[in-house]
Amino acid sequence: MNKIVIIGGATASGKTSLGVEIAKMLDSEIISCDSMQIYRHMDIGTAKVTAEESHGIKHYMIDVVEPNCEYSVGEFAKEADEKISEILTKGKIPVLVGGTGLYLDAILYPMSFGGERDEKLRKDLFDELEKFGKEHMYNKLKAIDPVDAAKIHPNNTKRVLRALEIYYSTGEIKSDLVSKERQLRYDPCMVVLNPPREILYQRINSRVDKMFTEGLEKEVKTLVQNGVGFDCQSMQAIGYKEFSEYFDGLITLEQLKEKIKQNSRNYAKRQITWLKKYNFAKWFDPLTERQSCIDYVSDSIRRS
RNA sequence: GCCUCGGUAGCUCAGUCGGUAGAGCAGGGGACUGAAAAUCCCCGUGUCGGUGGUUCGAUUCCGCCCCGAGGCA
Repeated sequence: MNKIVIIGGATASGKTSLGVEIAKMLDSEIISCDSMQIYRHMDIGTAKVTAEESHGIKHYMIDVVEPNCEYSVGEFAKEADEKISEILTKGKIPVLVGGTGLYLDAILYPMSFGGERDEKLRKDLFDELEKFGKEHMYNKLKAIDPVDAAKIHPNNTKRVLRALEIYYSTGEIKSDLVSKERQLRYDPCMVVLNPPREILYQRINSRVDKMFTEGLEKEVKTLVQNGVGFDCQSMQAIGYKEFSEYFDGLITLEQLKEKIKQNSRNYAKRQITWLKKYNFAKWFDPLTERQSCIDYVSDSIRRS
């Protein structure tokens, strides 16, 4: 099984700089696993690596689509995997850096169901939800796939609808597909950067301030001027969606900043929760254990 | 100085016609298989500003004091 290095961690935990350092050490390249850095022209708010920060290290899966495009894990899994193969072919060890848990999963484990995106099916299901309510949709799923329904809260309509979508588009039920054994597709050397919570939150706050200094407002304005509406998937990103109210004059600049900081902090907590499930990962405090983290990766690569 | 309105969870506030109190937000924990920076679930004891009094019993009623906001001088 091929070895890969994974650097996980919440937003503002220091993944980018450590990733570059490790890729340099391994003379390798980086695959970004981030659902928002996928979009072009969204640089400041998604904290993409700058040319300066990258030190010439190649980054893949950044700027792959226009911000008014739909994108999904499925596409990510496919493209990222091609890049990983390419890097492996060069005899190098791919370095994955990212904070989107689902995207990490999509590389680490096989995706259980394929199929093309079906806008009509999705719309029909949504219309049905509007008309009959979430209880109705949940009961429907319960009848089709009781095992999966038991794992989803009735309020979580997004999940309920997706499970139904899988059934209607493939004829198979989600619990059957998922229950197949989940086997790792690579041999991961994974580290998670985890600064003390207080410090992480401080770093997030000051990073948001920095984004504004660097011209976040202008970046968002330009997107909107170029026809990227707030209904776009890309504009769900923290640091972008909050501008809607600001542009409408409903909140002040100060309130906007606070909102972005708040949402970022909440998001960081969810990221940490997700990362806890990778029991093969080794956790480090980037402030006090940065070197041991690098040594850990280096040792683990040398041994294999 | 006088009058009025406030002082309840980290914050904003609700409430108790007297039987020691509850929401939102924050915070913490968790879930997650094609929208995932999304979506969803669980967790609320705090001298009810202080102090006397009335009462079996006061955060709730009364007196005084302290603090804040507004009004009159």
